[in-house]
Amino acid sequence: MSIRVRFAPSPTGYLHIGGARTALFNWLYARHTGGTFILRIEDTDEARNSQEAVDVILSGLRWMGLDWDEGPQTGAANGPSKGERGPYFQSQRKAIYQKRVQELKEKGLAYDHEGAVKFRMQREPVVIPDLVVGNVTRELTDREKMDPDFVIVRSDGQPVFHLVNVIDDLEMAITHVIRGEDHLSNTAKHIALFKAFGVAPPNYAHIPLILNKDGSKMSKRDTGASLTGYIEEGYAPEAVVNYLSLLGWSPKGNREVVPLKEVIELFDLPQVLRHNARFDLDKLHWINGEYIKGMDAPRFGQLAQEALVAAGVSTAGCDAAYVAAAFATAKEKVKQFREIPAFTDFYFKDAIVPDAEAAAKSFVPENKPRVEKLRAAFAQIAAFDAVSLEQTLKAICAELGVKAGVLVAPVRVACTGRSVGPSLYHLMEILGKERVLKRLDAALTKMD
RNA sequence: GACCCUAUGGUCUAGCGGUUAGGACACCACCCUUUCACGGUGGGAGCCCGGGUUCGAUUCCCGGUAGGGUCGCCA
Repeated sequence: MSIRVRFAPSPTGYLHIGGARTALFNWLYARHTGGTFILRIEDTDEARNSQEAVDVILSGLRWMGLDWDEGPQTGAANGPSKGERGPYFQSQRKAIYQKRVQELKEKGLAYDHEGAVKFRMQREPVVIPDLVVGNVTRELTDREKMDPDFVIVRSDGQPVFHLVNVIDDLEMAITHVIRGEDHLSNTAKHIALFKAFGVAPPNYAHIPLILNKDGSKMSKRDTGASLTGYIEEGYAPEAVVNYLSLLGWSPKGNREVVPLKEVIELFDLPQVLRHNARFDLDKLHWINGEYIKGMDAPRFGQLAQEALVAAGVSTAGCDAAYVAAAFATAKEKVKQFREIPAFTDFYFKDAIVPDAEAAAKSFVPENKPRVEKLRAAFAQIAAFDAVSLEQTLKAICAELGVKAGVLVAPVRVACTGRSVGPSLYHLMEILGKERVLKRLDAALTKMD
């Protein structure tokens, strides 16, 4: 039997990081087993459906590299799709639901009630076999003991989540339902529904939830809850995917940075952890830095370029070699692409507006003669390269009887406008003699 | 309130009856150093509590506590 899994998000306008992780685990399981990964849009709540909301999900999944074998190809509910079990939007499957509700009614397992349709739920406890948690016996709650039956079609004619979810899983021949643990209790209803249709339920695997750093539930409003945030912050998708795969699952062997290919090979359901995990931004940050370090120059350059554009910095007019050399000086320094503008924007600006605090500290009268002396020495350098610059600066410092830092700080602020940045000697080499001298002159006028 | 899941340093985790309880992130100190980052060395920090079972429990069982989830004509 070929394994078929699905990710079935509701288009709410954003992609929850927990949802992204659920999608990832489904995708990993499909790729690990050679099965089929299906994307189904649960847009039964017409009030809040929009193509934009669906696009957020599609683009998020694509950003992570989670390609689906069956499902929609665009955000349009009636648009093109791939796969033989469509439509993949629930809003397009109403006839199927109506037919199935009729089936239940004919079997005497559903009945009309106050304009709605209710399902005749079994009164006995339901055993839920779960690949992650084990066998779970779900007893009825107080409320359910009073009335175990539940609505499957609202009085306005709309079928509810439990019903359509089960019907679609059934019609789409889903073999493994991998979803958040928040659905574990509800699974009793789903199993009862499958039985009512005379079909064996799929295998279930309820994965732990992702909580906030403080252990509270991560809801829409919490910062960091939306995948879009990480995309905009400039995280590398491979880093986010790596980090997410480590929440609730472990490759063992004290491994942290694991290439996706290996994750696919190692991933399996029985090893999924049973307890919730808290989202640790620090660790994501670190992993992102690891991926940046291992990135090749073209890929790094591409993402750095995007970060600059996002910050409104243009590299237009600079030749490719200059831009590449500039980025190379920042690559080992940043852990996040959001830091790129601060580390490289001075390469692409004509005039430097120094950071006020840094200027106040470095642009002081006593530094003026020192920088003047250094400027004169720089002007004499024939080969304006990092080695020569370092030798020259250190020679001047020796003459002045001061430590290197005394000159490095004002020169750095003069050249970059900031007190932190890439290696000073290398960035000066890239800027070139003309620009460096010009910036030193500009800074000297502010040291009186 | 009822029902369900869970419980190893601050966080992510390894461990599956006998270990000096391992790794990573974060944190602190020092080294390296032109800033930052990297790298290196060292350090603090953990088996939720109480009963059992056992020669022996972090590990198995029960209870408690705590956290999370569900009980909707939301998904």
